[in-house]
Amino acid sequence: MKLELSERKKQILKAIVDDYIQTAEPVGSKAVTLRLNTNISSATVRNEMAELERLGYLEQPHTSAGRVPSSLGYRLYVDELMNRYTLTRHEIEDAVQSISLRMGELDRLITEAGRMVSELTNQPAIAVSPVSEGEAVRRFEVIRVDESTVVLVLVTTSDLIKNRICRLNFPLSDLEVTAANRALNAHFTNIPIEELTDVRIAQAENESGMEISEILVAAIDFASEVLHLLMRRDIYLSGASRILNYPEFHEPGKAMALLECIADHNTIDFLPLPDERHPVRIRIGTENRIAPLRDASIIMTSYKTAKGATGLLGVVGPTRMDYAKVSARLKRFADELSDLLNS
Amino acid sequence: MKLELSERKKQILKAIVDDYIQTAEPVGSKAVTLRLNTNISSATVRNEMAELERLGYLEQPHTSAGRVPSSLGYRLYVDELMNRYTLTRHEIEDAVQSISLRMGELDRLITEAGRMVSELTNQPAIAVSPVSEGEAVRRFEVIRVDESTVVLVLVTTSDLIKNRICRLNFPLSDLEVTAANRALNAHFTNIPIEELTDVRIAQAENESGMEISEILVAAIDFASEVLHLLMRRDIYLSGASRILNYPEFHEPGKAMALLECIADHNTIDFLPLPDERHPVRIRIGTENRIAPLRDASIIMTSYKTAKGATGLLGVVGPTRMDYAKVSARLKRFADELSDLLNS
DNA sequence: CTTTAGCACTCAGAGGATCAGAGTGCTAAA
DNA sequence: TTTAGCACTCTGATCCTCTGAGTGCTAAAG
Repeated sequence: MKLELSERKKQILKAIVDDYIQTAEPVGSKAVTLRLNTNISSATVRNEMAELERLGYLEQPHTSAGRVPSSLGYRLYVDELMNRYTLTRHEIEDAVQSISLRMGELDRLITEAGRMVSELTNQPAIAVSPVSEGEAVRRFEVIRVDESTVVLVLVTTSDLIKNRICRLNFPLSDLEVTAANRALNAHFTNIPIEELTDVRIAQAENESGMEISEILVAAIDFASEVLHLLMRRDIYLSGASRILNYPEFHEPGKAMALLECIADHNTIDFLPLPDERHPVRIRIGTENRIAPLRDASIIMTSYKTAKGATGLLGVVGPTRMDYAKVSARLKRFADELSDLLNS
Repeated sequence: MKLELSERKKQILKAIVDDYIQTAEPVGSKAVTLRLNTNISSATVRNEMAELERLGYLEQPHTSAGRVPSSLGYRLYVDELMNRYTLTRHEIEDAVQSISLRMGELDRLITEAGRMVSELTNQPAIAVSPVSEGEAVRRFEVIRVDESTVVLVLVTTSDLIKNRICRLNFPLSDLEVTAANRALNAHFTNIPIEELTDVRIAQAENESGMEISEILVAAIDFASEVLHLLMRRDIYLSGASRILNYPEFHEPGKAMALLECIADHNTIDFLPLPDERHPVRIRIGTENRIAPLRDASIIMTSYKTAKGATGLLGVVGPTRMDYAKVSARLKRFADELSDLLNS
């Protein structure tokens, strides 16, 4: 059904997208002939452009304005036409350098990575914390800070560390803390979240004595909450205000709508998720189901932590985005991050 | 030198500010007479307004436009004139309710509080983590997660919990971990940051054996880094995009400039810091030293944690801000937060 | 059949010109 | 001291015009 476009049409489309990305103004036939410095005349280009519009790759804001790429046009562009952007030597290095200082704090690193991607691409960035399948608690620790307050620390299988202060209704001895520690690590480590049941708790209580049951229950509650939270995969948005760099979002409500829409969604369902076959996923304009994202594009990619968990990094920007540059930088940053985390 | 304004002038000024806050349009003499429903004529008001302008409380965008309050005008307004805003029953409660769920995680709570203030006031919010004077480490904990990696956890005197993963160059036995734990807690707790010196480290090594020195050094380094970081008092900005609600920031560069300016400053020096005598500090327009803040106002207040540390919460907004409502809500939220943290 | 030159046509946006209305300051009377 | 009245100022809205970029179509050229 769908005919392959002629090579010339593709070149013209490419020229239009390239030009539009640069100028943010509708592109006319003249501009195209200049950009393609082949000896083709503007009239010919006009004919081709009319054709491209009929096929849905271009749109015309009004008669006698130039053409603007449609989502379909961008799609063809990113899939087939765009130049590979070659990174200059130090473009990413500095960022990765500085993030390596953060290595010890995986949680912090997530948001920090977002910040850097935002800076690197000059667009708002999206970061999603790394999670592996079947996340579990690897290690519990109960730390007594004073008479009747303890800190619960748990380390998950993907090296995320979470903690919480618990104030108890009664004082606790060092011995009891040790007992709680032992019980927790004996019975509740490396168990997937679904299996943290009451049965197990009862069993642990039997073995370790009832006194510590309050801590146990608190710890298990906490653990299951944390694990659930991890499963939910919070979305962090960094550098939101950079969206204002782009004239297409200068209209009052527009930027707000976009940003709120991303901040409010607390599932990752609306993001284009990368997989093995598509390490960088791009969702363009109207390809987004959610209304306020209709004139924005999202690029997402992933990185892996030492434990094999997969984190997501991406950017949001105007549909007219420098896909080549942005996706190259994003991908490279994510790759460097993976390397760093796995070395 | 500075003459006290007549009561009538004050009422007129108040009417102008009230009106301008609502409408964002320069206020004319007519509007003032309507607002003050006393039987004063617009001509009289005009005379008074001319006077107020001469005294620096009002400004005129151009002849034959109404007047707009100057920073000085707002200053008088917030110091003397504005109505106390009375909070309705449930305005704050819901927010506090939901934040109480977060109680266990002080770090998280900080940014969460910022989010809520932003929502409550519909303006960008500033949150600064609580710090008490002479912050120190109250408790260390070394958690072994596998052969040669440990997690260092430290609890500071103001209940902040920080952690970091350390990968060592050699395997570590449980015994050594216990020894490190003991040594850290014996020698390095409750010691103000400045005194975490090499001497102490050497001393601890002597007593505990050299094998664990690597952990000790890492822990101490980490501790001093964390304490320094705490001292630096990071500034968290939430709900940045809400600034776009205000037409005065619709001009392209303006919102960006403001937000960047706040995000970039990593000291709290530029914020109006509350103290005992001024629990809510307001800095208005040109009172801000920093250029991009010149047509914005900042309101800051503080809350106290259970450990007596002081956290900051505040908002940024247009100079034309509903000072009464915003500061009431902010203050109330901070107070509720204090109560919650201290109960 | 494809390309191109030429031309008439369209339309948005820039640049005036006009005008109403809001608001002022001043003067003179109350 | 207050106020009514009035002349004056200035912005912002509205309307018009006009330019120029860009188009589609036609007919000739390749």
